[in-house]
Amino acid sequence: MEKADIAEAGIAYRLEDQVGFLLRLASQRHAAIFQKHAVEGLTPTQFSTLLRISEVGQVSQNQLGRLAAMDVATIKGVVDRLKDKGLVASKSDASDKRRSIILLTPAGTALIADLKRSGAVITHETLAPLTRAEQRSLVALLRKIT
Amino acid sequence: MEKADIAEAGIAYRLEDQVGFLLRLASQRHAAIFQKHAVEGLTPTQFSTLLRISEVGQVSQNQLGRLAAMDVATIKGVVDRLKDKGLVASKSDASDKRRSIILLTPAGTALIADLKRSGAVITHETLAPLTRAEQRSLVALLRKIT
DNA sequence: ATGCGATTGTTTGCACGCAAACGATAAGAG
DNA sequence: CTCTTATCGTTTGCGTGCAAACAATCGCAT
Repeated sequence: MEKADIAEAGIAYRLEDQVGFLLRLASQRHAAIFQKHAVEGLTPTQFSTLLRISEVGQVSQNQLGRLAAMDVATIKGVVDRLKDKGLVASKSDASDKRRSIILLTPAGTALIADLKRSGAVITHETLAPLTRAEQRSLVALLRKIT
Repeated sequence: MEKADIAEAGIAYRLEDQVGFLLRLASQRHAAIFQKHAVEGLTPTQFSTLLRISEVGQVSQNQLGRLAAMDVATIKGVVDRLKDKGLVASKSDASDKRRSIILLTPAGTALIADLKRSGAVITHETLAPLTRAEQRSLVALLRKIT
């Protein structure tokens, strides 16, 4: 009978219970916190991109996009804006004319330590409503659905 | 000594451990799943907007934006596109000339049941890597950081 | 050697998402 | 009644985010 009720009255579907909606809300809050603490006015994607380059030293643009979880079209725009800010540079790969190698400029390199510091603050503030155990749990769960 | 090591070697900061990065990844996967099951090519925001209207019947555009967690500029675009698709309509509020009231068209109303069904499928598939308990846990944690 | 499929990067088009500035209207204080 | 403040909707500008189509180059199989 309950099943029939649900079918007739319409499925009990509450937006605020759906992961997709909650993910959007959580991302919004995180973005706001990020912006508050952002170094040099960097966006979250620009931030991730810089960190990835610093991890690997040199990368082709497409490979960088994969490392930072960005579309080819998206990573291009991000890299272009980082170039405009003078934080990254590119050179052509001698052994593969298709590739353009992306690397940090001295200014970009000088920023990395700061970025990590503010990144830690941002993560901390985003997770502030949770206990330590909950924080670990959330991270683990998010990782699982990725 | 460990603290000093960390300070000297640079803070141990792994992108894949940061909530912000994980939220982006999870959102990406959810978006892909959403698109696969999307009714009428609706986007997640359009979907949420339609559901909110169906919950309240009639709303001013700004109020609708608040209900669906969207910026004034964003909700305008979403509503415009839903109008183009013939799913919502607007009329002016007699008692307040600033307001424009948004409501579902018959076509929009006819879609709601379908939307809820596919919404349930999308949520289910997004959470598939988790056990029931983990799913409840994730939703609860996301709600807390919102 | 060539020729075909895969990869690299670019461009276009559409859809959020937010800040900031704007004109119109409403509502409350004096 | 009028002045100030708040709210409503619009527009612009910038930054993701993804699909699709494209030219250039690579690399491998034949």
